[in-house]
Amino acid sequence: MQNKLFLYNSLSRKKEEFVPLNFPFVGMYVCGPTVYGDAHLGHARPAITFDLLFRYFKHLNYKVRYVRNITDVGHLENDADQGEDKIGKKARIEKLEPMEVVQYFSDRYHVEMNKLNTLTPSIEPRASGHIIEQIEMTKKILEAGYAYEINGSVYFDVEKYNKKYNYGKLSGRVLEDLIANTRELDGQSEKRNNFDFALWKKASPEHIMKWPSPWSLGFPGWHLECSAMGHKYLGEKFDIHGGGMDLLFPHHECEIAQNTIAVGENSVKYWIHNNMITINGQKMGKSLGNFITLDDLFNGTNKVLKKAYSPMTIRFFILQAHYRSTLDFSNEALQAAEKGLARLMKGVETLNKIKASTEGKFNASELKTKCYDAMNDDLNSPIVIAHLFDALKTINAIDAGTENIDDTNLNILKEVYNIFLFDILGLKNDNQQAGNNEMLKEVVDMVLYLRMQAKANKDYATSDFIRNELTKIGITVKDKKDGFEWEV
RNA sequence: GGUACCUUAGCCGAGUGGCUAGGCACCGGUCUGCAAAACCGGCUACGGCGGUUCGACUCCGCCAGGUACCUCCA
Repeated sequence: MQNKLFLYNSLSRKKEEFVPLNFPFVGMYVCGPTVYGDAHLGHARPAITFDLLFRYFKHLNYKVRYVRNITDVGHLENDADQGEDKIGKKARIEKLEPMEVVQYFSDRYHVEMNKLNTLTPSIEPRASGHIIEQIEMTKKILEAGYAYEINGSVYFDVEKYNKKYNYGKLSGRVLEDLIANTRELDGQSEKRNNFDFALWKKASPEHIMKWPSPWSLGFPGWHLECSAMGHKYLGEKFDIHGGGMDLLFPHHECEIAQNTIAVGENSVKYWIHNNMITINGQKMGKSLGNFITLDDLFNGTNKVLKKAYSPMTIRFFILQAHYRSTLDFSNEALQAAEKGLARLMKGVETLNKIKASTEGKFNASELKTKCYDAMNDDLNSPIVIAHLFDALKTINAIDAGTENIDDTNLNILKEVYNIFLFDILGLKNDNQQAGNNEMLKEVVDMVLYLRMQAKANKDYATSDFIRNELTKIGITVKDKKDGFEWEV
């Protein structure tokens, strides 16, 4: 904690020391989901990555405002000229009001995020609730001369912008290359250049979601919402803007361009991007159709899943990789995460029951420092986890009586686990104990008591029969020195 | 085609110019009537070829393979 926090800034492509614009306040904007389908494993990554950062900022006593939007309008399928709004399309197919689709999937998104133990953002604005702000921003850009209106639609003039500013500063792209490589679009484009992006689109007659504006009855362009809402809730300049790496271009690049013209600066000090989750080495994505929804993961209802995985297993799985690395999904990896987490949680139980000695050589302060160092080094959660596993060895040794710990260090050790495992990594013990069904508990306890008696009488046939039958119905029996434990 | 990134033991994954990350699996042991669970121990990897260096998995070059973005995507 005494050391400085370093975060990788996509804009500079370097780790930079985090210095808030307005200490002790931190403003953080993260691109949220477009709610036209269930959240999948890929959505869990930014949610958990920025939850980790949010939690860490809070732990460091910053006053954080975390804004994560919900995109409910303006996100088009295919290219901007002939695409259909994603929400609108879903609504048309399902014969629903678009906002019914939005409500339904937002609710489901929130349920899944809750299960993953992500803290609720400070503000969760919706694009459709900020049409006025987006229209105002479009006006500013038009007035500044960096947008043009044509047939009721307004487009950002990228070529003009690039003459004075650098379009591509975030993504490392060069406009000339973009011009040379832009794909030929089918149909007639009304834009001056293919790489110009829409600030406002005139709605076609069949388009469901539309609002009045000075230019037409229409809807805002996708890139605009984040700029408009970011400014509204965090100011014209704020600390952090995050999202998945796939949003770097064009989405975030366009945001910078809009901001630069509308408010005179690029608005964001640190751009932070999480990497993708892959499956068989390929990005898991909606368009590729290779995604696994969180609901499927939690229930095991997907052919590629060998079993169901708990939300905490998913969270742990994600935290075991650094957020800027790709993370490959597999049953094996998930099962490894599940077992590792269980061992860690068991270690916490042991930690809570071990007693301090008058002396001991374990240095818990050193562990604490190492954990902070890892967090400060661009949120290196896998290293924090590795340190916690290392400490586990000591905890078990103390429990076994082969090592000692003094009172001071025991308290620090407990503090380290509380701070890092629970507060910052946001993990919790979610093994569903059978305690939720009193009757089942009594019955199984009674049966196992009978088994104990059979064992005492060396009637192993009976004792094995009981154990086998319980195993069949999914109850695992663990014999202890003088008793038993079981779990479903 | 352009741009960027990646290649670490059976699997997932950190990291560093010299000091065997960690987890899972596997193998051995302790415990147990036998198991299971738990615990202890073992398993010493960095795509290929050159170069720089006293020393490279780590820096540089080339080659091979892979991925991402360039269109909606977290």
